[in-house]
Amino acid sequence: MTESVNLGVLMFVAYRALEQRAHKAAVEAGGNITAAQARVAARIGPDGTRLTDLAAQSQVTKQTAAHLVNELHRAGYVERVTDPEDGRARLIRLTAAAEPLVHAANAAVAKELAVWRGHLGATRMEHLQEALTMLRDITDPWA
Amino acid sequence: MTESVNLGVLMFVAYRALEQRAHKAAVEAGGNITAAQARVAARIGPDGTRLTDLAAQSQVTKQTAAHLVNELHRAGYVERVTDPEDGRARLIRLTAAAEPLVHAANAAVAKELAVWRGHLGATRMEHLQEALTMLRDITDPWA
DNA sequence: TCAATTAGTACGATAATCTGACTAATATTG
DNA sequence: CAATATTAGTCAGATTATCGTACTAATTGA
Repeated sequence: MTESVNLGVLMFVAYRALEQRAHKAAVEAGGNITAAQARVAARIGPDGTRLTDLAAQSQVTKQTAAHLVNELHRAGYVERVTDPEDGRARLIRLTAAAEPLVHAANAAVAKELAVWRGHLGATRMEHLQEALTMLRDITDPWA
Repeated sequence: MTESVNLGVLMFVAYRALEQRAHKAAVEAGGNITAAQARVAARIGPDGTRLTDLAAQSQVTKQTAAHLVNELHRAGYVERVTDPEDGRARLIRLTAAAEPLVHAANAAVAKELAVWRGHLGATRMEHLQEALTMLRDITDPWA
């Protein structure tokens, strides 16, 4: 597992850098939220997202996702509404209380990405985005 | 936290794809090892690595790293030898028992990366490596 | 030498995560 | 259309991962 992880380690480092900054910003904005909760919350779409989809995108089991969503709910950051298209399902949506956190996290990520762009140059940055987007086709069990 | 994570989500997906394949291969090779344990084990250098360094590279606290190393030790995959350069420190090294797992994980990662290269083309793959390597300068608190 | 730093451990508390088993709603299909 | 299979989510229980605080021992530095 040693040297071969190379690319994996590189992605791990970059990914964590982004995630940590987003989480830190959310906490500093007064958010009572853990990293794992934030990771799930970040996948909630503007019109709400089903639990199963959140689980798939976060790459955890439904039970884990449900647990994290429960805590987000207890903290007041999400609500559950019945899915009009499927009586079994419920859409999880961010509440108004989550807005400041989302805003802070977004700003922190944007700021960090600007630093990246400054370091890499616009061209490399675009290439990075392009390569990762293409990779998604073959690595994302969800999209 | 929604749309801005974009690049972060992309890296998350690709990173997890690699990590999961490595872990899966290690388990299928008979390894009694969890994902978190494997993540730490993957950072152990050929001549052994100090606990503090493992913690920094895995981005967890010393206590967490120590806990995972303890379990790896209990399973027989690592040993601790005193660091000749520092009486306080001990080097954590992989044992012979870990070798089949390392081999299997390496092979799985190499295979996956070959798929990536096939999908992206050699040039994009190199650009990806280059960009991530450069990013490390500004995102890795360790290296 | 003695204070400050550094490597690691001990203990206890949470948080995250999984497996297995279950209910209810929806789809499929003969 | 009724029986069956699938899908969304929940419940319960166990294990693992992770952190904070506090500590010991070795090293460094003034």
